[in-house]
This record gives sequence, C-alpha cells and structure tokens, in this order.
Amino acid sequence: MQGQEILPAIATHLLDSARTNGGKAPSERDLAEHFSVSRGQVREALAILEAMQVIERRAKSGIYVNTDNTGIEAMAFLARAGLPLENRQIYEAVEVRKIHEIKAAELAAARADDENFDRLRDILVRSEERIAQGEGIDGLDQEFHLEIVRATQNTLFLNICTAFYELGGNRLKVYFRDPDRNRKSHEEHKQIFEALVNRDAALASALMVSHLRGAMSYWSELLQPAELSD
Amino acid sequence: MQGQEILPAIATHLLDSARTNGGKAPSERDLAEHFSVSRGQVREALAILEAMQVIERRAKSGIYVNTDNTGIEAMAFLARAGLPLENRQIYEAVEVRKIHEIKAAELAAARADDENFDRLRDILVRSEERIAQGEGIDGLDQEFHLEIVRATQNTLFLNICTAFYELGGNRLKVYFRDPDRNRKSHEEHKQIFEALVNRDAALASALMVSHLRGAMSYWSELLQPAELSD
DNA sequence: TCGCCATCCTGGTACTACCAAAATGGCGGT
DNA sequence: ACCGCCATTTTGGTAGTACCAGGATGGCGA
Repeated sequence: MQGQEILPAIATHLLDSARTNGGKAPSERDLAEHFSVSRGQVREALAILEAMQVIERRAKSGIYVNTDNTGIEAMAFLARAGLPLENRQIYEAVEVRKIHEIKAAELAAARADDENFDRLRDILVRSEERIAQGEGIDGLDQEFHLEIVRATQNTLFLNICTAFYELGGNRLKVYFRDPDRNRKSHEEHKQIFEALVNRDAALASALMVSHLRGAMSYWSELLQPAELSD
Repeated sequence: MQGQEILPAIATHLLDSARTNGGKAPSERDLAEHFSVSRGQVREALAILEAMQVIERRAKSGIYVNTDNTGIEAMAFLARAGLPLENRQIYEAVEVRKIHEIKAAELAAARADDENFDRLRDILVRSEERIAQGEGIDGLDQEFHLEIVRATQNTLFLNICTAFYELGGNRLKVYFRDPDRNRKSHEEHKQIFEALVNRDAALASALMVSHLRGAMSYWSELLQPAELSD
C-alpha cells in the first residue's frame, strides 16, 4: 500500500474507530503500524483530512473525528475515495443540485456560446446511440447537465456543480438502469437543448424544473424510508 | 515558523514562482531550506495543496501549479490563508452567492424554526446597537445571511454558503464603511425577517433579490464592468 | 548536428531521535 | 475508602538522514 492510496483506508479506519470510541481515533504511531507505512505517510494523510475538517489533531492529545460539519469538496473527496455517505448527506446534496441547475439553465439560455451548443449537440447524439444500443446514459447525463452549467461561463459555478455530481456518482448508475427512464431523460434533454438554442430562459428553466422533479422523486423514495446502505 | 502557518507561505511562494516560471515550482528540498523547516513539513503542506488540486506532484519530476481549476473550498481555504483572489473569481463567487441566497430565503420561509427566528432577532437587535454607535455591521450581515441559509435546515447548503462568504470576507468590510449603506441594509434585513416570520416565501425571495441587487451593483463597479444577472 | 548514455535531480518512503505538554496511573496522605 | 499530587507514559510536532527509482539534463562520441 503506498501513495495517496492510504488516505481512504486511513479515513475509513478513523471514521470507524470514531464510531466505536467517542470520536477519539488511534494514535499516529498505531495507524502507521496498522497500515505498515511510515509515520510520515500517516501524517500527510492526516494533514489532508484536517484541512478538510474531517478530523482535528490536538497536540500531545490525540486525533478527534468530526462526523458532521463536512464541506462539499470534502464530501466529494471522500466519495471519490470510495467512502460511504449518509443518506441525509445525499438528500441535501440533491436539493442543492436542484437549486444550482435550475438557475444554470436560465443563465445558460442567455450566455451559451457556439462551443457549448456544439458539445451539447454531440452529447445528445451520443446519448441517442447509447439508447439505440440499449445502454444507459448515466455518464452522458452528467456531461449534459454539467455542460449547461459550463455554458453559464462561471467556472466557479462549474466547479461546485461538478463536486456535487461526484457525490451521487455511483448511485446514479442505478437510476439509469431502466430503459424507460433513459428515453424519458433523453427526450427532456432534447427539449431543454431546444429552449437554450432559442435563448428562452424561462422555458429552459421550467423544463429543467420538471426534468429534475422526476429524478428527485426517485431519490426521495430511495432515501427517505430507511437508512439502508444499499 | 511552524505548524500549519507555513501553508499560506508555501502556497504564496508556489503561486509566485509559478507565475515567473512556467507553472513549475521549486523542489521540496528548496522549499524546506527557504522556509527553514523540515522536508516533512513541506510535504504535509504540499499534500494539502495537492488534495485541493492547487498543485500537482509528479514523482521524480517536480511540483506543478494549477492556477485555474480551483474549487470553492480550496479558494475559501486560500482566502482564509490570506492569499489574494482574482477579481474574476470574486465576481463569479458573488453570482453564485446570489443564486444561493435568493433560494435560501424562499426555503427558509417554509422551514425556519423558533431557534432560527430567535437568532435572527438577536442579530437584528445587535445590528441596531452597532448602527446606533455609528459602527459597521459587516460581521452581523454575514451572520444574518448565513442564519437564513441555516434555516433551510440543509447543513450542506450552509457549508457551501459559508465557504462563499469567506471568499469575499475582507473586501466586505469596505462595503460597510458607509453609514447609509449600513442603515439601508439593516432596514432590508428587517423586512426580510418579517417576510420569513409570516412564512411568505415569495416575498422573502423577492426582497432578497432587491437586497442583493444593491450589493451587487457595488461589486460591479468595484470589479469588472460586466453583467451580473439576477 | 544528432543521438545516446552517464549523471544529477526529484519526489516517495522509511526510520530514528527529541521535545514538550497532555493524559494517565499509582502512591501516599487523610 | 477517597482524594489529591506527582512521576511516568503517551502523543502530536518537528528535524534530520538515508535510500530508491525514474524523470530530466547535459556532455560526449559518432
């Protein structure tokens, strides 16, 4: 085990032992021995986790875990590292995503340039092909939505939205297993694209609202009932 | 120089040398010597910067700086560390902040609980005192706006919005040097609060739009002459 | 002038050694 | 038996050294 690969391992280990103990994690030396790496490696990982406010290192005392109070990029980072997220976290993320993308559609209608339109067209063509072959469009769905955000010409906005997509990542694939959902999504994408081309901000926004409503209801029934980790 | 204190110093140094050179930064050993710290300390700082995607460490090659492609929390972190932001970054941040807070007002009207109202009331009282003493309400303005976001009961949302506030931080103080602006802001805050208490989502949202328009025009003339949509 | 190879440089990693303060546990007094 | 004090241990913080292996570079020879 080497490189940044130990970060997710350490993070998982810390979160676990924090659950059993009272937020107190093993010492650096213990972690180093447990993962058979040098203390320096452990400290690098801990530095990152501390910067993300996932943990707190108290000098001469120990390492303490913050289960809550985790920012988006920290969550995106942890999700990327393969760590499980609480349903509540995903639920909140979905709500914020909705806020972002509805507004993005509105702004994109006014600001999208030829390159944005070209990329969107390309994504729709590839989606069509995928669907024709009976495959899911999960990756392309992300591309489509993020391209709309990119069309707002606000790179910071794009960064946040990208981070949010990474949160739901693996769970989204399940959504696009249903062929009907794929077709329906694709049709709605095409309508949104038309609205953008016509510079109709109100329509684009409205279409995005209803488009996301479908996905939202899916998340609702998937998450709300119980806290079963798939 | 010790502790995490070297991170901003190193970050600044890296960004500087990246500007002069072609994105290439000094080696770890040089950095360690330059700041009179051990290589381990440098590596901890670099690990954080790499996790934030501010830099890229290529094994056996060197350290390379990503001037663009910086996420919100990375920016917030760097801003917190006292690093300067580009006008464009602030400009984009302001636009996103606007998107967030208008929606936050709408959601807060429906979800705010007694604790939220209590805190908002308290903030308004303290604002009144400050203004009576001829002081600026810059810190309280932030508290007010973030409390509204907190009232959405979406902790993730709150995290993002907090990060965004930290971006503009120091520049906001200038805004609240003008007594008239303070009074006007405070009056608008009170109106928004009333709308929230009355659970009038549409009104709260509309008031927030006009409230932010004032601040936005300030930013516009301060930064770049361009379009900030609402 | 061009291509190849020895050398240097660089990040990656491990190990050792101290320091100082927090945490702990045992001892002694009450 | 309980409590308070103090010596010991633990822990994060930091520095320094040593090696490795592969990229980067420059000089030498064809």
